[in-house]
Amino acid sequence: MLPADYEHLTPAQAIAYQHELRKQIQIKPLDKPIQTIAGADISFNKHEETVYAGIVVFSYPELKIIGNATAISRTSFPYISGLLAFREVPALLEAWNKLESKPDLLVLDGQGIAHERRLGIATHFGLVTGATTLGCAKSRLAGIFQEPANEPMVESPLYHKGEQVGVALRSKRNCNPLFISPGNNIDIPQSVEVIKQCIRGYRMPEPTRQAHLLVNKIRIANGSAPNNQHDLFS
DNA sequence: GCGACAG
DNA sequence: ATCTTGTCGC
Repeated sequence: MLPADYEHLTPAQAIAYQHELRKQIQIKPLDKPIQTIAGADISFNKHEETVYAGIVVFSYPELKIIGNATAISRTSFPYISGLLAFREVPALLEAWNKLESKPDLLVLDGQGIAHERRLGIATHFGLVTGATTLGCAKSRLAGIFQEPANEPMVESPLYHKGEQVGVALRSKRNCNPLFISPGNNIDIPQSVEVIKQCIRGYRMPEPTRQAHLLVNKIRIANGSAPNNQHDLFS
């Protein structure tokens, strides 16, 4: 099944595909140290099928931006809780294929295995590309957890069906926690360690934060003009 | 049956 | 996710 064909799937078929992909998930320590990390995100105008995807690559752990790629695509697959990947992965894949060199680790805006079928967008993207991925969501989808104390970098395990699937991390005081979970080819401890290393004064880690800023820029830039995929830097 | 529900 | 100004709290 190719991501380009997701739009033809019914919700029931999408769920069946998730059960299929689940068999390939690999939660394990990283094979090699991280030297480059990237963040990916999507932006779009409500009620419109055009989606703006972007990926920003950084050196690690310095976190200096060393590249990016964007793609303006379309989706007809609606947002359905639990099936987010079928709506956003196709466009993200287009941006991913444009990257000069792939990062050692990709952070996606959403869940990894902290999903009812262990197939959050980060895990899904990792299995489709073979990349090492991690999910960093702004809110909980599945699982139970205790509220982390109101102190920076305090974490609390996130459990689903008696199994730990990630952690709730308070990245900043007085801010709601982030929900971190492995996507594929990485484990929970390393996923949390990397995200902590990417927090630079904001609630969101730099990879995802910068990707979010980038996709919003290209969306606004294309709001009035048709094809202007250039000059979206400064 | 009721409430929850990534972006 | 996006639409939007001011405003409460640290």
